[in-house]
Amino acid sequence: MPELPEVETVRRGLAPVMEGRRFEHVRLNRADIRFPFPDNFVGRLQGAVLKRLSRRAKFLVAELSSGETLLMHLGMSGRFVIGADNCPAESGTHNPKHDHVVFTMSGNDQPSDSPGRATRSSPFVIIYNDPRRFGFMELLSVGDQGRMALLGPEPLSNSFRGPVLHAALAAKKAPIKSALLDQRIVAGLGNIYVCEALYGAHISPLRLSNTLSVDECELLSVEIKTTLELAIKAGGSTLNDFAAVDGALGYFQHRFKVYAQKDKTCPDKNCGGTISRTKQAGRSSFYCDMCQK
DNA sequence: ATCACAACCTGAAAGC
DNA sequence: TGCTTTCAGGTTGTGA
Repeated sequence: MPELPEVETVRRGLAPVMEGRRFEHVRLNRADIRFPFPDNFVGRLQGAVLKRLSRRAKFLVAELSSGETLLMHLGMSGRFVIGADNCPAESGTHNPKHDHVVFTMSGNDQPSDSPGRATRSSPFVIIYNDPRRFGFMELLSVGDQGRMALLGPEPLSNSFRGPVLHAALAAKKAPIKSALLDQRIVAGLGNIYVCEALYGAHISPLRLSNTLSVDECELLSVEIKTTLELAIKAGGSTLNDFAAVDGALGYFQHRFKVYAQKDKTCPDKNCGGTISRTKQAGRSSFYCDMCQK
């Protein structure tokens, strides 16, 4: 489910309630999800304070007072739900049988003076729920990048521009669609936003990566940024079950121009084409073959 | 080395 | 109605 905008939406929901709080208790309901949990996961987490929650590509990165870093990846169906202590099952339609991790966080003793922001003076739980179990968590010591080691540039960073993308694509003869899904080329895109960005740049997903000009790469890098920024503003995309931690649904899915729009007419009034769907590297690609070349 | 594809899972939706 | 098939936002390991 989650690509960069959805992960960022989750981060923005979790950061205000988790930062500065201590892991009072951690419960694992199974030994593994996509991968086994790290050795002594519970013991290494309990007692630590979550200092800062940031994001790198599709990873949530929690800096801990212990010096370690907790990495969390939502896979396809991972989701976080906030609940009051002793009241784990709450808002939304999530099935509690897929609650794999329960963090009990310390409450905040200080009365908040910011009215718009929820205060939680007593302990509360953060539940990680993941039906398909493609998500995973890692604990990293200083200097260890774990599974983030091979990630390419952050698409919203200033350094991600046409020339950088062009250089990364120069040696690749795979279709541009596949290259943009490769997290080593650019990190954070998934199937939805690759389709949308390619449409915005008028570039066919079938084009071979090494045939893109620097100008096309510049245009593409701009489309990637604007697509992601718009989606973040919309709170991400809710296809089946994605929701922010407070249960709020994203609404960027209403703005899809091509993704899941097979047989609809191209949104460009001057084009008149029809959106097609094809399979590339096992994933559906949606595009308009009239205006994407 | 690169690339396409299967595998890892469950559940929703479509097809029969 | 119910059973079967297909598909899904990601990543990783394989085999060509």
